[in-house]
Amino acid sequence: MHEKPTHVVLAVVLQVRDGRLQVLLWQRAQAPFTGAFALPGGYLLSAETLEDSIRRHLAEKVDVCELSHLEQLVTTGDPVRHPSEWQVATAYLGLVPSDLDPELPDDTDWHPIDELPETAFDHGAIILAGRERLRAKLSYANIGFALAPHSFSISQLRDLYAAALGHEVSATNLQRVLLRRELLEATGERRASGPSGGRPAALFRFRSRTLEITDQFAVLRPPS
Amino acid sequence: MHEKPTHVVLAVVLQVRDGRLQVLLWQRAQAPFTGAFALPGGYLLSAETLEDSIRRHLAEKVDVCELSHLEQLVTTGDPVRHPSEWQVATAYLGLVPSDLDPELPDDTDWHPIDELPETAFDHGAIILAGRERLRAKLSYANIGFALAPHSFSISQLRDLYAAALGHEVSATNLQRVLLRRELLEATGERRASGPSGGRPAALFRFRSRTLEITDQFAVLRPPS
DNA sequence: GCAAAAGTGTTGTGTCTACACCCATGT
DNA sequence: ACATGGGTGTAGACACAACACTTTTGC
Repeated sequence: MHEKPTHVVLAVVLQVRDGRLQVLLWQRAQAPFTGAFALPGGYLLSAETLEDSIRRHLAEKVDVCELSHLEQLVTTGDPVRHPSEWQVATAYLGLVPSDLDPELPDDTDWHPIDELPETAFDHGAIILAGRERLRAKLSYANIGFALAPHSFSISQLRDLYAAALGHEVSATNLQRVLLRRELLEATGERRASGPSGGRPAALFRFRSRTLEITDQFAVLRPPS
Repeated sequence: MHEKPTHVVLAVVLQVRDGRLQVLLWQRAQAPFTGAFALPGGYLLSAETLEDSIRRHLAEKVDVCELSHLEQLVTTGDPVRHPSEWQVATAYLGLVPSDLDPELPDDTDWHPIDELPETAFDHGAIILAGRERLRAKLSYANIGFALAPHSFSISQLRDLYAAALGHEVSATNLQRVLLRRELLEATGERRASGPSGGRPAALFRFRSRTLEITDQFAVLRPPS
């Protein structure tokens, strides 16, 4: 019988709040990294899959039903990542639609991802990896569904994309790209215009709310 | 103190041999899955990173210097994946250039990936995930360098891409795409024509032999 | 009428595929 | 000469960005 590592599951849970991409962190009360902020997660149990495990741990922070997407991100096993225990950590990326506001425990809160506090272990790098994964999939997949409410106007969706991508996005072109790819469909409803006037916005929904690759890495595709 | 899983590292090692994409497998002599074929790998030790660990295990099968690329693929922790032991497995994708022919142990050999024998555990699914990762990165990254010799003709490279992608590839367009993206450069040398004549082929090399993303998911890019 | 917000028309650019054509070598 | 394999020229299809313009509302 040989020594075994402890296996931990973590989640980078992202949501666009107040027009900014934010990540769910809790503040550690004990050593190591006392006072630093850490990703939610915990130990793996023997009867569960990795995905079941992170869902179970997240349920203590966020209602699991509010997670619109969950995918595996990376596994780190660097022996120096934890100062005392030999630990292997599998991190997931979770997304929450922008119209939800889950109840949170006292030690847990959202933090803008471009203004992170001091983070524990290697969690800072994992958070950045999660952001890059999200940004890439916004371009070649339909993952926008996981950031958006069920029904939304194009300019609302534009703001979500802009917050997640970190740069301005044109509503005109966003609409055309997503309609051309048949990701969006009109609900037929319209939103009343605001107090300052303006044409009422048509409402759209994502045609599918499960991950689908939509830009098939078009280069070098099979002959027709 | 609670129970811990055993952590295993595996590798999907791919190479184009005889014009086909092949994967390195060894045949199990003992239960479970006696006689079935399995991915190379083994237990993680406490002083090593995951990547160090898989390199160490692979060194028993293939000279590590012959691996032109190694990246993490997926971690599986389904409790039913192993019939008796509680195991978490982290799989890597490794690539070997087509001009190398490593010495192999007796129980280990290459198998065409589209004609797999019976595989142990969940290794069949992991192998397919590795193939898909390779196929995607051939389109948007320079990962072709890891399949090719240092110097090659365009038609040689075309055959490698065709084997990996599983469909015909046009040498004309492959050359143009890779030159436009500045992935290839001419070495200046030419290969003598064969016994049946033909114009001698110009030789090329990859400008970089480390992974670089070359097709920046062009959609929704930042305003200029 | 005027400002504000939403949505459409249109043009230009760049990338890719397909296919015709030209080039260099062996027999 | 002619077959063989390598390489280039060119035209068409498509997706995207940019920006001008039109539509629909509140005041």
